[in-house]
Amino acid sequence: MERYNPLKIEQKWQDIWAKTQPFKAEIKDQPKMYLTEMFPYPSGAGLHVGHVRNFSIVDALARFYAQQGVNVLRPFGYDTFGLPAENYAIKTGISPQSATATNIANFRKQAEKLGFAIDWSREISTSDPEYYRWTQWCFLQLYKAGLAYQKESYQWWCPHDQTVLANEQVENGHCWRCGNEVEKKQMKQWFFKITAYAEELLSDIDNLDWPDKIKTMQKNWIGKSTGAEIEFTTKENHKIKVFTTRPDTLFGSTFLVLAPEHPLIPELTNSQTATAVQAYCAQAIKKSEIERQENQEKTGVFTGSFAINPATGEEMPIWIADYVLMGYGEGAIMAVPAHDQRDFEFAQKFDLPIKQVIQKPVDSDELCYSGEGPLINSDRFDGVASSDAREQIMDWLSQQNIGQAKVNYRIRDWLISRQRYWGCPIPIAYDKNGNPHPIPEDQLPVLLPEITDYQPDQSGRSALAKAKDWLKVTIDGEEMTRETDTLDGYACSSWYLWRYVSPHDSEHAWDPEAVKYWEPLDVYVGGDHAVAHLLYVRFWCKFFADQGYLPFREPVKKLLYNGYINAPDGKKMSKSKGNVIDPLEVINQGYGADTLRTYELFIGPYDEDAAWDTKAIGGVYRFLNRCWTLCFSAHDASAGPSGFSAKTAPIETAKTSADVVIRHQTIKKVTEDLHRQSFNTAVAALMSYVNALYKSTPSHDDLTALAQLLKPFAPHLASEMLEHLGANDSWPAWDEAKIQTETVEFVVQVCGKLRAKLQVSTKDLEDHAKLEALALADPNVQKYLSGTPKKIIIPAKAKLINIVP
RNA sequence: GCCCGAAUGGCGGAAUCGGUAUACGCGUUCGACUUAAAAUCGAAUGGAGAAAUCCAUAUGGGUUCAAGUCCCAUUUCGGGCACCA
Repeated sequence: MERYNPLKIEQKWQDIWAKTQPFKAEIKDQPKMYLTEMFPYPSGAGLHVGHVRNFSIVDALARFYAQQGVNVLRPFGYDTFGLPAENYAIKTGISPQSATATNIANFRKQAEKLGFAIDWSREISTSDPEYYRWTQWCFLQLYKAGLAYQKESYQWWCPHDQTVLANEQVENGHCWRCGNEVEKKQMKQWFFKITAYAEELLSDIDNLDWPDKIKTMQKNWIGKSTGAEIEFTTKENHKIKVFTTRPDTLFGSTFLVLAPEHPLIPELTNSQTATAVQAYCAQAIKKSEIERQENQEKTGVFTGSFAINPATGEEMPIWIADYVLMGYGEGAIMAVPAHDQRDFEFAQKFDLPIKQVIQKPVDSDELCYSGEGPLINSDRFDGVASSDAREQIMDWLSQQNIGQAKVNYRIRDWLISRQRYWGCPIPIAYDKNGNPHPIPEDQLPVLLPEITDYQPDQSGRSALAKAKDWLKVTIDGEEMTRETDTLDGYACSSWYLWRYVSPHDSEHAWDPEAVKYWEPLDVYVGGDHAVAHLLYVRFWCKFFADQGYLPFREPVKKLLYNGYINAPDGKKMSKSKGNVIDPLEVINQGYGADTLRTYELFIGPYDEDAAWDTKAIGGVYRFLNRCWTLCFSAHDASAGPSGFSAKTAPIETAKTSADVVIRHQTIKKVTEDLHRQSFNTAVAALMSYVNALYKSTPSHDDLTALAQLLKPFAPHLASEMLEHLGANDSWPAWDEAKIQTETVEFVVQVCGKLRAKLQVSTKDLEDHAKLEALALADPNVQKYLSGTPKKIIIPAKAKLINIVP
């Protein structure tokens, strides 16, 4: 017998698949399944074991469904625009175009080495003009609908990467890419109005078949608050609007606080306060987010003005403090120090009046009580429960025409312009007066010009500002200047799931017929982008549904959020720590791709982090080796087309019934486990099956079932086995009747403790009287009984009896 | 601070609906084969005990005939949010 040589058979099957393209997908009149992973950024480092886990999950499912006759679409692509390629270009002078092409070629070669069931005719890359032409088209649709707009305001700015960032890209005050601290900078930038869909993005979350973790994160990010908008009037008759979730505490509001960026500040200051106010606001705005977080101590400054509390008629000093954020609500609050912790701290520090208006529970000794309770010190509302008072005071406010119900969201509009070269050019040009004009759709794509100096210019514009010829454009006979900002890479990845269905369509971003058949995506696998990408793609889906381009409003039916593979010491793998496991090296050591893939699925539940175990992978190799041995040790070329004789009995009758039972049990177990994405236990079931076959004489049917069940995990080996067995790869079915054995183990408990195991005829399982008699007659059970048992329980779904003496 | 998760042998993990805890794999030990080693094959492997048996799913309570699973408290770890009014 030839020894199991994974590298040899894997090369053989990869060559075959490259020729026959068995995964090329077409629209057919049959059920479909569209699955994909979050497409990778093709870095110079190549595939890592995290990618392999990701892709192996998709691959196992794609093959599992394909083997069941489902029409499967499993495409592949690359998220190529982005900073690493540009920074590499600045360092080395190698253009991002050429570095990206090299990296893609490398990724593809590596993916092929792993034997993934990919339809390679659909390979896409976001930096390909054929692709980004349609990214620009998407931008123009948003622009036409008024959902892409420019705004001058304070933005996150990464001084290291020399670009602005979206809120979703700022992690704890640091840039998501380079990790450097970000600053605020006043700039005119492009936004997508994701807030227009805040409510739908929130309310549709509940219906998604996504992990709760991700759903909660998105809910928190959108952050809905219900409350009231109230207008206060100053003694000088200026109007100040505030947002509050607790209008019931209006009588207890003793001062107002404005954000340092609030536009009304100059009018509220007087000659005595102006200097201090200006100084405070200037330093507050400059302060980094980190500094604001580190220093939770309240700071602020008095404007010199007073407003009137409409409920009490009392004067309220107007203060400025950086704990009030301009970007949320109205950028101003009515402070209720008795019932809000932040206002309380502020009032204590600056000695402002604190007035209780909610009765706190008798057992509460909190100085600041933020819970519910009956109102006090609130005139005619005294005694009303705070929850009712919210309605009543809101009604009163709207009668007075100074307030109304209001809903606020934490989510802000998505900042999408980047001052970088290596991105999709924004299809906009400016006229002499600086007014933006969309590039006509028939002039798309706006091609990214080839340049040589990639360094952003110091004015905060991208290197595109240096491409003088490219900048000039004529629209409707008028000379204009192109936008030099490029789009956030997340814009490019917000629609690729629809491009995959018709990747080379030159008439549409996506072919309506293909979208109708394939979409929405059935299964999406990834371990990143919980908020950003997964929120943006939902937003675009709803937008394009409203525009009539998509016949559904949620792009991803089921999301599988996989865990990371960590280094053997449990720490994150990183080049700098030198603890990276290279998948190609693992393959070439002799383990092969099948072992690597199966190991990564066996390592633990797919949605949990796992540490690489250099030894445990050997166990998976041994398992595949045993599969090989079972199949090929029986080989006898003289014994007919399938080569079976000798050790293996080709016909079922030669087998004991126990072997048939375990085969059908295994088919059932693996099938059900794959349906619930329990890859690790499916592999374990196959291992048990192989162990059992080792102890008996496997039949042709046994081995065929093994190879068929193995294919989603180890497709090369399984294909080799199936070829040898002369069988196809259709998914095997199990027969429930064949799983039934003649006798079963029946457990006898006394008071919940195991006291005996009996062999009972399957027929007798329904005969409770007989089971009771058998159990009570058992000598070991009798030791624990005295007289007639109080109670005997035989549960319906367990082969078990519990006796209470 | 607030909101979620999680905790099972020496290790990764299994137990899907409240019903035999520790499947499967790693490691370890013993044996077979071999001049030897590797590979392979077989056996054992939660703890205590000679055994009967007892004790074990982070800790302490509770519900139940029966709890890793449900409830309450505590501890530890992980994740998310974090001055959002």
